[in-house]
Amino acid sequence: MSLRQQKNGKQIPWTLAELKTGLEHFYEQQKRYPTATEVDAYAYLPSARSIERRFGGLVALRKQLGLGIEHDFRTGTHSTNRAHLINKRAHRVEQTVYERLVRRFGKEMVHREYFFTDDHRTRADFFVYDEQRGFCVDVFYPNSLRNLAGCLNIKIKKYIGTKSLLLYPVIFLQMNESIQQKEIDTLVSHKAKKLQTGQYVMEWGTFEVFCRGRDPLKVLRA
DNA sequence: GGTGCTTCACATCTCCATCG
DNA sequence: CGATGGAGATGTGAAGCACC
Repeated sequence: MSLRQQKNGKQIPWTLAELKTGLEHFYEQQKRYPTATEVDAYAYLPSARSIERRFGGLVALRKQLGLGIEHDFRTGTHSTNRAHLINKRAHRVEQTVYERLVRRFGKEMVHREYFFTDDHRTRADFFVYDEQRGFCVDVFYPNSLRNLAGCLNIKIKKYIGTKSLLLYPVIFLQMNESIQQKEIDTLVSHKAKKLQTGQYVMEWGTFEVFCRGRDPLKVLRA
């Protein structure tokens, strides 16, 4: 994603000073230094992979430049803050989805922490009983499209070997409003790891349409 | 109260297909 | 044929749960 000029079709090697300038430029705008994913998306820096090859990685580069911050964002304070954010957000987002599902399908029909394997170890966020065969919902909130792919791989792995797939749809519901269904579909269609039959990745708008097509179960009361 | 196990999502490392 | 970047693999920390 680099805007850098090429000379005679050849890439001019980035210098340490240029990288420092690029990082500081990012810092001025964001008040923090970029992660690998953000470096990839940033026009004034080479890709994280290029930094890996030429400078031994982002961690090594930060160390070399002496930016006065923690060098490795995978551990330490940065990681702690990230974990806190993830946990809080996951709780909030799951609660939101729960309330919306209950509003449409009724409290008795929305089961939380649904076990879909016999060993009772693996579970999904929700199972909803409806007039059809019901459906399963796994909610998540990735901070980027790149991360969405990562999350998806984890989920695909988790659901491998579960026999439930053909019995009802399994929906991976991503709740980041800035990620559009179109981007998701493109990513999913290009993935090496394919979704299994009956698995879908949706953003909220698409999921709402899906829900409208599912009729709430009518319970006969004596 | 402690221990082990799981989930959440993220940052980085690594592989390798593609491109000029 | 070397350089590039897309994307899977790996490991991290907080928190919830079962179990003792």
